[in-house]
Amino acid sequence: MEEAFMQRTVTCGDLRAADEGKSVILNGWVHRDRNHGALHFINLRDRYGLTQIVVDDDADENLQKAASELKLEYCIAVKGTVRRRPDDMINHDMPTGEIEVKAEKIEILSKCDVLPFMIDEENSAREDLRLRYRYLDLRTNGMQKRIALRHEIVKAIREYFYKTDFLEIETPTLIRSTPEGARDFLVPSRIYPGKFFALPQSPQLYKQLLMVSGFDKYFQIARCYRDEDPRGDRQLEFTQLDIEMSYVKRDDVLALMEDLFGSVFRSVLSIELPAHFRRLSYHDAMNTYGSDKPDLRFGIEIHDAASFASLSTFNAFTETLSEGGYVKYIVAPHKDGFDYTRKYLAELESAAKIYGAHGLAWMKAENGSISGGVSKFFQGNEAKVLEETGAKDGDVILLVAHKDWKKCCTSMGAVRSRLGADLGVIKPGYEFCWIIDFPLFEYNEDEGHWEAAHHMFSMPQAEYLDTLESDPGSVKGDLYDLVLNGYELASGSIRIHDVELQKRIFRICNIPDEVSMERFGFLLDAFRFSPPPHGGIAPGIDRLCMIIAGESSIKEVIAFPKNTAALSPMDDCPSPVDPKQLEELHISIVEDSKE
RNA sequence: GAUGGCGUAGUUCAGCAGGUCAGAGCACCGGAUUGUCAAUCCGGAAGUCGGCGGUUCAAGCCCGCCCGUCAUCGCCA
Repeated sequence: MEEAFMQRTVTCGDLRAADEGKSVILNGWVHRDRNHGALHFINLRDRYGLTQIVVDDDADENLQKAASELKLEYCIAVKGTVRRRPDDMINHDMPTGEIEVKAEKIEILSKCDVLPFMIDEENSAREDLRLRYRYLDLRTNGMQKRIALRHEIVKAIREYFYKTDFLEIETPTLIRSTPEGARDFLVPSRIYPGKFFALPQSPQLYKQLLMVSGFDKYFQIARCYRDEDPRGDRQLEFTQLDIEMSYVKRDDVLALMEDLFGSVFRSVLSIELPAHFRRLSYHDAMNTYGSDKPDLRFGIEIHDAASFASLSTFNAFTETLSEGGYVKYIVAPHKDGFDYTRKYLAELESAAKIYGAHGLAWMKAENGSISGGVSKFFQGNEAKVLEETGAKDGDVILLVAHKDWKKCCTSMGAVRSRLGADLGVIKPGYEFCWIIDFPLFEYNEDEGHWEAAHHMFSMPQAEYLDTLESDPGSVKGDLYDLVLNGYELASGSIRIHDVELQKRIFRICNIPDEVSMERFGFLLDAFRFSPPPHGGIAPGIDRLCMIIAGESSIKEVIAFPKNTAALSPMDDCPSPVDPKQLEELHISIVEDSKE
């Protein structure tokens, strides 16, 4: 049997000067231990804060002995009396810095081995080590704050919806596999040999069925799973706020999100967001910022260079233009103390090349003219270049030519991002924007057919209904993404609720009727029974928390994340399983025959 | 699948034309210490320099392959 231990009456964050004289019991971890021999200071830590414990020179033998045994991170109980610190001993950096607790009894609740890393922010350990000992990493102040922040954000979201007509409804996590889109995680069925469930990539179809059922406003904080390579802002499993509404048009969904985020930012950060977020079409976002998730905390916009690039004698420009391609430019602004060296321009070029640019041309605005780089190909047209670009002395004009519009835009977008970060022009704060009017289809070169750019259940905009089949590439959908500080925060659409239209979309995506009936028959069936028009959206909770926490990896706001190798170093999974388990599941492992 | 960065005591890092290069802080162990607050002082233990192979009189350092990890591209409707 466990012996009774001294149980806390206050936390390590509670005590103030007004508590002087109180007899208290604290539980926590030894955060720091300053032993002066007959005098001993301990910073005791729990998730509420730090409190200084003093073992005074009048301590009895037991207390002295207990104090001298203490090591970092021992879990202890302390009984003592609150006393004011002398005025010149007050620690103004600690909320509890006015007081200390004079220990009368210390009980070691459990001891701690040599730590794999220090539990503090100054000596942050490598990420693989942090993940291996995640439970210790979570003890650090930063992780404690971020996990608590996440709680506050999710709480604010739920509180917002609980004041409305929205119903929170759970949908299954063992569902039918649909091979479109991301790879599914599969779960073998023991009862039905050879058959599988999938873990949901999102509750998409279920929330649409809930609309058919008459739950006209639904939300859920849903765990989703995608078997794709993780990234800084992507994990195998992640959490999204899933929302669907009946009888709505695009702007109703957008307005709801603006209201929701306004409410969340007000309650979590005491920040007042604009009532409406800026809207950019996909086309404009790509053209101007080179991304469908532009970071609008800084300018440095991309422009079309055709008007002056066509005057140059630079083959890469003129040939690209004559082939119907694109030349775009950015004016990298002059900044005192920042040199656009050859080396730096080469770095920008390699950033552009990652996105398919063949090169990054440059020329400097100097002495009222242009010089260096490709300027020599503009002889006689220097003034025209300056006039068109508006470049001033010290600015650098950066250009990409590419026959592919998207590659031209995104490679310039990569350059823009680098410039924004390196020039330090990114304003603090939160810049939301909507990206709307996405193309509904994208051509898959490898497969040789059209695919849904977003997903197959999104409504084409009305004016394209007659040309879906004849010109899929030009069809815009009733799709919208919410972007925050360069991250895709939410993605949604007005959905199709018509069997025939849905089948047309499937066919364009190379899914014949027999196959779509087999895979999505339940949805198509449901649409036979008076589905209401509906639409929705799904903001990513992890990314929202990451951005608010000021982090660049969602691992920082997830208690037990996987690493980028899609492993959990802590519990070492995925792991092999007992052959008996496999046998029950009618599964045998086939050795990889490639090589 | 591809490209790049990183890998040196428990940990964070330093190390260099290839030759006192096996080092420092913190942690750990022993001791001292009455007002600290990242306490201080003295002493100690601790490393297959990610692995394997190569070049060389000599490799932590150079080369090749591999492994791990992070970032990015592909991928992620």
